[in-house]
Amino acid sequence: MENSATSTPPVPSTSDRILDAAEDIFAEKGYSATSLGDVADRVGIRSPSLYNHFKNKEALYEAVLERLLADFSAPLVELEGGPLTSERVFRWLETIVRQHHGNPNLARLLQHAALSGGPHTNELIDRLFRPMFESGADKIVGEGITLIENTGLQPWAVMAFNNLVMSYVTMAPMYRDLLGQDPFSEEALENQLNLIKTLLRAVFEYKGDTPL
Amino acid sequence: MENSATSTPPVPSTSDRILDAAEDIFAEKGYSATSLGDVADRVGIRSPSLYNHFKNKEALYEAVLERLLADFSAPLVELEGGPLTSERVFRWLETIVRQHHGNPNLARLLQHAALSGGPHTNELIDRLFRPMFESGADKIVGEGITLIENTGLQPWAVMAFNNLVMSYVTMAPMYRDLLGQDPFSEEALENQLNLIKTLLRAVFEYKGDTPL
DNA sequence: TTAGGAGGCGCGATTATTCACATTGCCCCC
DNA sequence: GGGGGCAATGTGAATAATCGCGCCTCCTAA
Repeated sequence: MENSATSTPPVPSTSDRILDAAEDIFAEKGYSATSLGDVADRVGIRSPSLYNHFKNKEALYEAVLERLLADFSAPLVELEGGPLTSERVFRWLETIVRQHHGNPNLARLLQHAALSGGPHTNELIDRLFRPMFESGADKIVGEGITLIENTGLQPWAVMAFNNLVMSYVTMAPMYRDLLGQDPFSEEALENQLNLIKTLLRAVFEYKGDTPL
Repeated sequence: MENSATSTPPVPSTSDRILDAAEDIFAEKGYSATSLGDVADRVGIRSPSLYNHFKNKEALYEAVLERLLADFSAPLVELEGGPLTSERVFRWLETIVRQHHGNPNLARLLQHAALSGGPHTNELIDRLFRPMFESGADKIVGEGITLIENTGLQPWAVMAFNNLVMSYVTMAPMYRDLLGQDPFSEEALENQLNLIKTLLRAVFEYKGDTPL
């Protein structure tokens, strides 16, 4: 019984292996440039066999998306309730940095969608970002954060920090080339976290009076 | 002589019209997902006619890249010489914001290259960003910018501001959806400039002592 | 008249998708 | 316990569409 159903299954199902392979290749090449032959090759089967598990290419893509969105939204719901203090903003940023560092595929998929403007774009945007702006507590209160309150730039600022995190992983080759370091190493993660936190702290402490 | 060669030609050559069309489509779909039929359709010719002007798809892509890189590097060389004061950094940022706002295609092309990691990636990175880090004057001096000098985060900070600018145009549909405004309008440009300048000012004025 | 540039035709490769078929494991009933 | 379905999952072959690209012809402007 050492291999019974009670232990974590060490052998993922074929469907899961297809999802894993498709996620990587969709994230790398985008939807239309991804061939089902490539996906099947990585799994180790022939491409017609994919149709035993997914209706067609589109359904496979949506299954990949669904799994990614579920994985990423889970740790974020815990941050939703309560007032939006600066400490909560710090924790929110640290969470998404670590999430995208752990699996860059969602950011890459979203970037492909935003570039090509396909039919998946709006759904992705809605499910990832709409909650951030409609959860009722989108205004940061107190903390003397004049920069954002006064200039009406708050949504822009939220998007900016988001883009900062996501562009780090979508531009990973750039970091690798220019800084000569694996952008996904622990050390690089610490550097990125330090920079973003410092930026955020600077924003919080800035008593901006001349926004131009 | 109203249509002579001395005045700006109101009728662009076929080659230029091919370049224009190819630039837009390459920027939208990336290299491999772009079909020469789409390019030819937008120009109004048949795809074999493209070969009267460009050797093959690869050569067309490189010509598009060449023209874009020339356009973008021209206004930046004037900023290269001299000490890197905060005022120069401000002008550099404003320049690239306006450049990418005026033509988002270079950022989109670079983003596609970074995502897919094709053979064009390294060349693009080298020609766009290497000068920023190797022009000898990459260290910002004076101005009490402790954040960057102390923590060794300067290259990361430069990349961060660059990504901020570029991700704004590569993520344009997101801005359009979430903020309900044309991201390329004059008003949106002003908002983005204000935010980035405020961020930069906050960084310059921040006397960070606890970088964690 | 001549040369550049556009179009028509078509080849070979690749793609998503379908279909007929082989194999496997499992359940049920005799 | 053995055998007969049966669903699940794999395969190769076939199809229709699309792609990059070469060849050849025709038109037209200088």
